[in-house]
Amino acid sequence: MEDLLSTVNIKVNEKLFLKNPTSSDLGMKIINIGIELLAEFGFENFTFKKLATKIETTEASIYRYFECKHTFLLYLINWYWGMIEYRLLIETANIDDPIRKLYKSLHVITSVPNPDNELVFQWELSLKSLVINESAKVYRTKTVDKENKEGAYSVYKSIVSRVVELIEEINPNYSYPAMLISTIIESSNNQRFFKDHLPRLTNTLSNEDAYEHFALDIINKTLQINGTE
Amino acid sequence: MEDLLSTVNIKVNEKLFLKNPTSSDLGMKIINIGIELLAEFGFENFTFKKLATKIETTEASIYRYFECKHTFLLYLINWYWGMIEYRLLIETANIDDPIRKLYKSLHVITSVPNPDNELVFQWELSLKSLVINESAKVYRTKTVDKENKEGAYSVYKSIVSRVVELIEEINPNYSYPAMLISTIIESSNNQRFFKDHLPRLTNTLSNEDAYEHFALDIINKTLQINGTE
DNA sequence: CAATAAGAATAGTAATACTATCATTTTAGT
DNA sequence: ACTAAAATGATAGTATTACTATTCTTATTG
Repeated sequence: MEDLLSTVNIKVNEKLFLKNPTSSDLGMKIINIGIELLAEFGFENFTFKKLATKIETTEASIYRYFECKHTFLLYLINWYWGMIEYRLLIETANIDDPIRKLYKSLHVITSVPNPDNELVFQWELSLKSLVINESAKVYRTKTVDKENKEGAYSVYKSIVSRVVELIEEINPNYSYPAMLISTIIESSNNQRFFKDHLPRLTNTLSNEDAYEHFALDIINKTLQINGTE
Repeated sequence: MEDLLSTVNIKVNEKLFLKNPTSSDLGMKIINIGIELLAEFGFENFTFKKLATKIETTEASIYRYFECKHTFLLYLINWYWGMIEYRLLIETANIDDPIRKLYKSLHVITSVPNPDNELVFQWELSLKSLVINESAKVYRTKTVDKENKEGAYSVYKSIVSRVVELIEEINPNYSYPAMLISTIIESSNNQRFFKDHLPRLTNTLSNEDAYEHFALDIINKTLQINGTE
């Protein structure tokens, strides 16, 4: 039970758990198997009861870690964004050219892990599919404002801000950098969902990642970057 | 109880109701008050019990019209898209220039009704806010494929197709027309949500509709339309 | 080795998401 | 105006969900 933790120790907002799940074996099981079950059943059909049965513990024990399944999902998605931010930092650290830095950032943020890559774990695929399928539900609730005040979306906002800064460096005259980048991020999940379930709402290329091409094209043209890459 | 119906008789996929709600007074009450309550409580806190109490009927009676609250929401969102498609038809009927037609279409699809306009009903505002806040939840479920087969998303897809055709007329070389338009539509809801709850993820202009400007700019640049309008 | 924290086992509650039954009222066709 | 059928109301009941509470047992740590 070290897959998740061993990758890197991602810090998640403390308001999102009652007891830190990374601090115990049971906690790690909750996370690891929780990701699987959420991906399998979908958020609305996922219950702590099912999770408890699967990992042979009790509902009560899970409730010691997480308040409810909504904050559990929020925790996982925060963990995901924490990981992305970390990757963003290391993978763009040695790039000076803001344009290349932007391209790399977009790739880190919007690409999907390749299941054929040996270095990609199952949980990474499940977590990504969780983010694609469920993340839009997490912030569209009557509790957003409260959660936002408690910092539940600060990692996401921080990632957006980083890319906004790059955009401002590349084209200081562009008026909607945050809109542009949050559109690209959200749409990445949307379009990948559409591809699997409502294909008429999207376009696909034979073997390439159509979404990344699409996004890059929008970015280049919108920010008037003269198409290198 | 004629606001909704009187505007125009929108046909909604018959799989989305058990008994046509537009066929009776009770049915219309369910829709009208249902929209209000969904907007007020949000989807997860909305129950048929609450709705039944409010309109002084019983849960059982509501269940005669709709299978569950999920299909009820799906019904309302379909009703919304049906209305948009109708407006799209009449408001672009006399426009020949495909570019102007595209602009008009985007406006019809992404704009929000103005509360200060006397011709705008309360239900229109509530319905739009419902679409903004809840519509992403409706198709991101394990039941999408089944619903899609039954035609639950055909109006939405038809609207996208209409605009895709315009784009293909304007720039036949562009590879991602469906992606582009579905991105613009989904992002419209997202960004309007962000504006109210997560403002750091978006940009606002003083008194204009920033989103429409943003979308038009992307469309113009992406499709290489030389900026008139 | 004692204190304490973590987890297991069990039970219980209020709300939700329905289904079923039957009585009553409304409506529509003759 | 009369009758059959449809629509609604009233009431009850069930399985599941989303928790909370209590007590007991097992690990852990200082």
